[in-house]
Amino acid sequence: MGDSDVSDRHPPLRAPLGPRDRGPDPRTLRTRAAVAEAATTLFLQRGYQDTGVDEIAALAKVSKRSIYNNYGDKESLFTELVLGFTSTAGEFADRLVTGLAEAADLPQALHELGRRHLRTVARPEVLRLRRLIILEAGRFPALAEEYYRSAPGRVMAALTEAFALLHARGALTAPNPRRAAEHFSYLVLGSTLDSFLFAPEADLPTPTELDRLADDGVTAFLAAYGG
Amino acid sequence: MGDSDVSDRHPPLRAPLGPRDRGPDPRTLRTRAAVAEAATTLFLQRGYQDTGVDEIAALAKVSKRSIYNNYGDKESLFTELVLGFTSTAGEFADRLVTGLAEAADLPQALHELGRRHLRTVARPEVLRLRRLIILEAGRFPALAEEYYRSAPGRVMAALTEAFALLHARGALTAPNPRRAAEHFSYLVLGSTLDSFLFAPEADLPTPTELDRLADDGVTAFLAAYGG
DNA sequence: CCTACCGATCGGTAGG
DNA sequence: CCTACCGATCGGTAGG
Repeated sequence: MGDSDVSDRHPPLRAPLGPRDRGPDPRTLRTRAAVAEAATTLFLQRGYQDTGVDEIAALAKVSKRSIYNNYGDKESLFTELVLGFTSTAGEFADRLVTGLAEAADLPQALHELGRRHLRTVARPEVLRLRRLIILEAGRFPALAEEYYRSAPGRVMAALTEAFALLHARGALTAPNPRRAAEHFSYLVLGSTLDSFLFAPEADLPTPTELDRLADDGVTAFLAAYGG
Repeated sequence: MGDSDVSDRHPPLRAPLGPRDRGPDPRTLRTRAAVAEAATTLFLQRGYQDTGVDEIAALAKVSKRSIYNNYGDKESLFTELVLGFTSTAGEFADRLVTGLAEAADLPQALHELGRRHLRTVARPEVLRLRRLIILEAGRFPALAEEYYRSAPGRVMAALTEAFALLHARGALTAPNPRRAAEHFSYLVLGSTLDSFLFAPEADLPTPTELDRLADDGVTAFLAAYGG
C-alpha cells in the first residue's frame, strides 16, 4: 500500500488521506469542526469585521494558531464557511420546485410550495446568513454574487421554467414567466425578508402567521396569473 | 437694535444669533456643510466602521477637531446625518400617495404611482441609504427602526388607508388593505431593492426598464385586486 | 476674551 | 498550545 516517504519534498498541503490510509487525523477534524461552529455562530451574530479571531478561538476552545493552521487566514475561513452554506441552500432550491409543472391541482401545489418556501427561508439561520452576505457584499462581492445565483437565483430559474410550461399548457397566463416567478417570490417572501433586515432582533412571525402570509401571497398570484 | 453686553455671564454655547444679530458664524456653517457632505459620501460608500474620521476630515478639508467641535463624536455625526435623510424620505412618502383614493381613473393613477415610487426608490443615493441603514441595523437599531417606520412604513400606511377607502367604495377588492399595500409595494419594488443589496456596484435598471418593472407589478396587482 | 482651527500625539485594540 | 508581541490603524483629545 505504498506509504509515502515522510521526507517527501512535495506533500499536499492538506492530504485527503494520511499515512497508511488511516484518513485524516481525527484531532484535525475535531478542531476544524469546533472552529467552523464557533466562527459560524459569531459571524452570523456580529458580521465579519466585528468578530475577532481571538473570540473564535476562545469559543471553539482552540488556540488562535490552530485557526490559522486549518483555514489560512480570516478571509479564507469566512469564505469557506459561507460557500458551504451557499451550496446547501442551492440544493434546497433545486428540490423546492420539483414536480410543480406536473401537479394535478395547481393552486394547491402552489400553496404548498409557497408555504414550504417561506417556512424554510424564515428560519433564523437562513435569514441571518442572507443578512450576513448582504452586510459583507462590499468586502466579498464574489461571495454575494455566488449566493444570489445559487439560492434565490436557482429558485427563480426553476419557477421560471415551470411557469413557462404551465403557460404553454394554458394552466397559467404568464407570457413573461420570468416576471411571474419574481412576482411569486416577492408576494410570498417580500415582507418577511425585508422586515428582518431592518430588525434582525425582532420576533419572527409565528408558523401560523407565516402560512397566512404565504397563502395570501399565493392567492394574489393566482388571481393575477391563474389560468 | 439692542446690542447684547459683550461681558454677558451666560452666553449660549452655540448662540443661534451672534452679536449684533448677524446670525451664526458663516465659517461654522461652511465647516458643518463640508463635514456633512464628506461624511455622507463616505458613509454611503463604505459604511460606518470602514469610514475613518480622518478620512472625513481629509475629504471635507477641515481639521478633525472641527468635526468633534461640530458633531460631538462619530456616532452622533452618523445619527444626525441619517436622521436628516430619514425625515426627507418621510416627507416624500407622505406626498406619494396623496389623492390616490380620489383618482378618477384608478388603474392609471396606480400605474403613475408605481412608476413614481420605483423611480424615486431606485435612485443610487436612496438605495445606498437603505443599504447603509441595513448594514448598521446591528449597531444602530433605533435608527433602523426610525427609518423603517418613517420611509417604507409611511408609504405602507398611506397605501393601506387609500386601499381601505377604495375597497369600501368597490373600486378595489381588498378586504385586507394592509396586505394589499404590502403586495403592491413588493410587486413594484421587490426585485430592484433586492438585487441592489447583493450587488451594490452593479448597474441599475435603465429608466425604461424601471417603468416596465413598475408597470408589470401594477398590472399584476390590478389583476389580483382590481374592482 | 471667544471661536475656529491646526499639528501632534494619546491609550487601546485589531489581525496576524 | 500559549503568552507575548509586531506593525498598523482607530476614535478621541492635548497644547498653542
